[in-house]
Amino acid sequence: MSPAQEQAARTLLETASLRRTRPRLLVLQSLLQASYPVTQEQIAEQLGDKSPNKVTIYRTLEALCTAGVVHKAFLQDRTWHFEPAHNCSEHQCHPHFTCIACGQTTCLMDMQVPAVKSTHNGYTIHRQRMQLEGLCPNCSC
Amino acid sequence: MSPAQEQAARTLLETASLRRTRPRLLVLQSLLQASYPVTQEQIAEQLGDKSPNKVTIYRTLEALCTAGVVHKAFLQDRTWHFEPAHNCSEHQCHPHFTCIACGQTTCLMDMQVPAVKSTHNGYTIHRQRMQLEGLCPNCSC
DNA sequence: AGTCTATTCGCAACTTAGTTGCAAATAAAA
DNA sequence: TTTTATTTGCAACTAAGTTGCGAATAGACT
Repeated sequence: MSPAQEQAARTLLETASLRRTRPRLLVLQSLLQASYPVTQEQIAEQLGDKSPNKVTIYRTLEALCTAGVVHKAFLQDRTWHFEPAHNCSEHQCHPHFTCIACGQTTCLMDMQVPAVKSTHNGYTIHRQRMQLEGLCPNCSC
Repeated sequence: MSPAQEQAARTLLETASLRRTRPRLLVLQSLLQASYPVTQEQIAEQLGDKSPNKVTIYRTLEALCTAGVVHKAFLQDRTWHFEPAHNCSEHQCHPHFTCIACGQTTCLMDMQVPAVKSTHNGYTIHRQRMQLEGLCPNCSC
């Protein structure tokens, strides 16, 4: 956890109007250094001995989601995956790619997805998300 | 359950190379007459007294998914939602719309979603899904 | 129709992600 | 430093989905 990341974590807590506590800083730093959406269990594992209680992690994630600083990326295999709300606009989250060979899910931050129209048959569309499936670079060979 | 739907259910079982059993016909008919992705619990409720055992429903759904006749639409609130694989092409599933007011999810069968390119930075993309969020016609007023 | 066998079904018991209640700890305001 | 609302951790709980296994049955073969 670099000083820069610690600073980023502090800023995010301030944005979310949440008290600066050790567990929250740890959870945020763990989220920030992950390159794909992670579960509570992965966060706990990554933090090792320093990890807060499981319940605290869940509650922290929930609070960060409510504040809009973190996203529930999706629920896969009965488990929520979380990620910082980086690279998500108000109307669109970045696309997620899941490899059908190795199962790994990645965020395709740099992929442009065309926006759908904002209304359709009486439905008012606020946000869109795209999920992609296929082979990742490793498994394509 | 109309005779037409029963016939459709039989055809789907044949496609899936699965034995024609009472529980499977019931589950399929229930799926076919739903207008949105449904859970095991909703299927059981809809079938009432005639409903097969919970485990049988799960196993039937799993088998139908493996055969490609049914899709797991998504996992929401720790619960899988299933739907017939109607209106899904090989490369793209129809979009799902979830209302942020009433929580109801609907399939937008008639909505055109542009296909993304089939490769991106080494990723080979086989299938895409779109999830939409906003207000449904009822809640828009 | 009757027999046989692999498949499917239903029950009960289990697993585990996520939640709740509550007393102890603590951030930060006074 | 004191105070107080907020946050934390523990233990116990909830419920979706799974597993093992004996009983039932679809469909093939007389």
